[in-house]
Amino acid sequence: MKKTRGRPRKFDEAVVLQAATGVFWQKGLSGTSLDDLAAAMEMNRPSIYSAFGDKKSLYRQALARFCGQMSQSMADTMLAEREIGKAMRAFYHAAVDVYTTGESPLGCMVMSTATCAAPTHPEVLADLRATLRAIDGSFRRRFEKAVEDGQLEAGFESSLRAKIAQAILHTLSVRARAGESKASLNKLVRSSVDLLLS
Amino acid sequence: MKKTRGRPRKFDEAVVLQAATGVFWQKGLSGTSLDDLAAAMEMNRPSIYSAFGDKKSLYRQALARFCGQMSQSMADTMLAEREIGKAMRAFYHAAVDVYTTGESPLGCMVMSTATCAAPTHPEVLADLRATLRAIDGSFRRRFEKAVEDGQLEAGFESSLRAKIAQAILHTLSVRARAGESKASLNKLVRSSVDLLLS
DNA sequence: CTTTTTATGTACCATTTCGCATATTAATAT
DNA sequence: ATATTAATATGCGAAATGGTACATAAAAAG
Repeated sequence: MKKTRGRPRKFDEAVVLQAATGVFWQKGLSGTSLDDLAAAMEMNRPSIYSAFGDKKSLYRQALARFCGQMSQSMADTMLAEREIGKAMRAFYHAAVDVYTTGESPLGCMVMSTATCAAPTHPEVLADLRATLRAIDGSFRRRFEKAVEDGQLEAGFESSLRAKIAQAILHTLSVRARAGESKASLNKLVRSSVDLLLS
Repeated sequence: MKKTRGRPRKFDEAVVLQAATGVFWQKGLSGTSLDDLAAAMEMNRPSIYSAFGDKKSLYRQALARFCGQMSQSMADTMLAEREIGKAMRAFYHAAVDVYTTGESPLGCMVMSTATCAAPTHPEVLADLRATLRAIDGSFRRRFEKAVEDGQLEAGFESSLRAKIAQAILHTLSVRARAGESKASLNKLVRSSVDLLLS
């Protein structure tokens, strides 16, 4: 552990990145100003700039952090449970929790903000594609495992079932942001899993 | 038809609203400037202001126009066809066409832009809720008809099946905006309809 | 103690943005 | 022709925005 030479940082990178995430999650990339960020992060603009680069770069780092946490949760909830139905419900319920927590429900950050920014920001478009792809892959692998375990018929292609599984995630995000109740969303989860695994 | 008294309008309201729609669809509400709009609509800002009100008001009118066209298409394609499977496919394929046309594919305007703006613009949030509700209702009624026609088992609640049907629409929008090919989306449509009606 | 290094904080600048005030143009009504 | 009405066009101005220069502060290294 080398001693750092200059003046020590006043902020915790994880903490301020979380704060930035909160603002971007609510207002989107173009809807967020540097003043908004500076206030939420309790930093001056030059410090933000030197630590994270420009606004778009900070946004992408916040997005990456969000995606990292989501994929972690995905791994934890879905791979832990052996029974596919329980696994799916556990994951979706966890997602609903994330989508509806906070003062006002905001849905999924990627769905709600990156999708909007994608056409005008090629890097964000790339981030969006990568996320969709990663989630498709995670679902697909889980379904393939379920097929191997004899819990799912092999007739329906796992990669397509995975895309439909992600569709449920997408609608949960939109509906959460539109203010649908947690109870209503969880009800949708249960019936979706029933249909998805039928 | 009373002759209008003052200087005649230089623009066709439907045409310039379509132009505004195009810009908002791509850039979102906060990402679009009045200069962007003025350029696309070939109008000066004061004319825009007097004809449509402020930026948010114009956005909501553009959104309403988009929703009106979509629900028209929904009625046309879905209610016309008697067989539920064909009806669903026809509707989704029409949606995919809308989502992927233009220079770059933009998905659904509501999904891609209103969802982002909703938390900071209560009126847009209300528009979003109304749209979700309307689409849920259309699907539900169509499914109820299919149940009556003996094309669908009554065991699965139509209102829940409707929400899952809209989930497919949501994922098509996101994936279109992320650049997935029309062929890939239409493949997803076919398997989704199979699963949805199973 | 002085130098070096790194972060902070104040202040600033160029540009963009929104909205409007004002003048002008083009039509009808009298 | 003149008045009236309603739109267009120019351009202003206050505020917000993204980004940075510069001076200051706080630590380690010599």
